Amino acid sequence: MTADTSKKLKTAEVEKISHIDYFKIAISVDCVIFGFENKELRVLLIKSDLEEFAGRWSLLGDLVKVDEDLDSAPYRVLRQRTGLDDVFLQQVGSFGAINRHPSGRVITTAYYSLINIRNHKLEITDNEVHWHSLKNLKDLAFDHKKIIESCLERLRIQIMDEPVIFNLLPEKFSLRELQDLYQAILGIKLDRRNFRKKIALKNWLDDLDEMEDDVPHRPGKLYKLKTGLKKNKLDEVAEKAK
Amino acid sequence: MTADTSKKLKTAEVEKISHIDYFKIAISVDCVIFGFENKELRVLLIKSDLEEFAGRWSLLGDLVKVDEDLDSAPYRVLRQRTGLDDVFLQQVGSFGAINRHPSGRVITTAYYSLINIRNHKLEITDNEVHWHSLKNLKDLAFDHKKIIESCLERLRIQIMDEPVIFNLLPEKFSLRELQDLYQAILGIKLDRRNFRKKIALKNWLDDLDEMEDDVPHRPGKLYKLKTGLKKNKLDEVAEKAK
DNA sequence: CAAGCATCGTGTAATTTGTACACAATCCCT
DNA sequence: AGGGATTGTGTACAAATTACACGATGCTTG
Repeated sequence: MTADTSKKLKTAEVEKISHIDYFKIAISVDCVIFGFENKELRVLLIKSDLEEFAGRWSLLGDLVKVDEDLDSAPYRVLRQRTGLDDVFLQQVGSFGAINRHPSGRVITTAYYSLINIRNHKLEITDNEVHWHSLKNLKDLAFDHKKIIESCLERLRIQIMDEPVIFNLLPEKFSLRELQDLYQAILGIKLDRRNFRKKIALKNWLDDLDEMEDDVPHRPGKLYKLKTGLKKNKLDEVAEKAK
Repeated sequence: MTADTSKKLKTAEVEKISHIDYFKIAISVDCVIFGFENKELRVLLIKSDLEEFAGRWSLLGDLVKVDEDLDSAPYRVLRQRTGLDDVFLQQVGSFGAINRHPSGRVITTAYYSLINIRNHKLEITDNEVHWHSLKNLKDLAFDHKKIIESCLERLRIQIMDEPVIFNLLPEKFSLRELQDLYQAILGIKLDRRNFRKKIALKNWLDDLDEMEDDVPHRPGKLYKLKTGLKKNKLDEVAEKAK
């Protein structure tokens, strides 16, 4: 048997459940939006306006609409709340402990996203929003700390094989910036020579024959992501559509 | 802002939505239960009893109850439908295309599970159930083919680092059986000597100093999973609880 | 304008890991 | 007794990972 509403009416053990009980659970999406600034990984948080969570920070999220795909909902949330479009978004997992939401039963599906803090200026529509360092995440609303940790774990895995990390960098970047970013995400130091060798091996980058010009030390060469490499899901979808 | 019901009432763009609209989406779980028999990976399917899917196979699933954790629901489903308890269950992802369910809006969260077909005799409560080979999965109900593929993909990754695969084998097994199982899951042939070397390196197994006695050829040594290694999530949870 | 600072750019040797590959021994079956 | 299927075992080569140092460059400061 599969999960469905009509079948439900027939099974013995649930016969006393009335139709309205199928719809006592609301479903939402939450977006874990990572950014990178000042050699630190950040996450975009918003002040919760639930009384239960007064003054505490939470993820951007919303209920899923009845006429939108689950995987479309986080794109809408991001567009509505920040003006961002054309971003990388990846489903990470669903969180549905009974009491995770203080004012009702809400199951949420978490997505993570990577955006370049400088390039995308956020058009915040309401509430107080803040790029929060990942180091001191205290007192988040709901189970949002756990959700962020799950997303970070996924991110760490994903940056090893897929060129998603470039969503966090400007078009042109130096290898130092790239290494700083890897280090911020992984939380460890990397050997510079080995790092450069590994990146070279992946063949993701084009050498731009340009130099940094805004650093207080010897400038490094600038690179960009090879054209044709999909750095986000939209590109992938577009490719499949061909 | 976060996903919640009370906030929803305040935002401009959704002001015309009445309270009942929050609960127009039902949420289910579906279990992809893998087994291993005859050198083939199998998945447990049940005849759908939706008219729309007459005669087609589907996963075991059910709606999530309002008073149960999302991650508990698949354990309940498995217990109720097959009598199975104490199994490995892992959340893989959520599927929520608008029209995935013909008789209503249902978002489902998929879990995969690994069980030993011989050890666990299923106590099927209703409907027709079948261990289906993964090779000819045609005409499944809903988006269940896609769900199974996602779960298989996850399984393939997970067996490389974690000793979950032993859920599919009897207590005592030979290296040949183990290799056959890896091959069935990965869909490729492995070199015997290299395979044995790799397994030895993982240090998962205890040599039992016993031999197979039911094979029509030279018998191999029997091994078992080292005691103390967690082959399923229950063990992990138990460990954390300490 | 010299000294100091931070970073750039680069290669090699040692170790570990992955891959390809063959043969004699054992047990069952007939 | 012979054929069939499988066991158990090691080595050589290739590839990937790790550890590690020095001279050059551009900016800053005093």
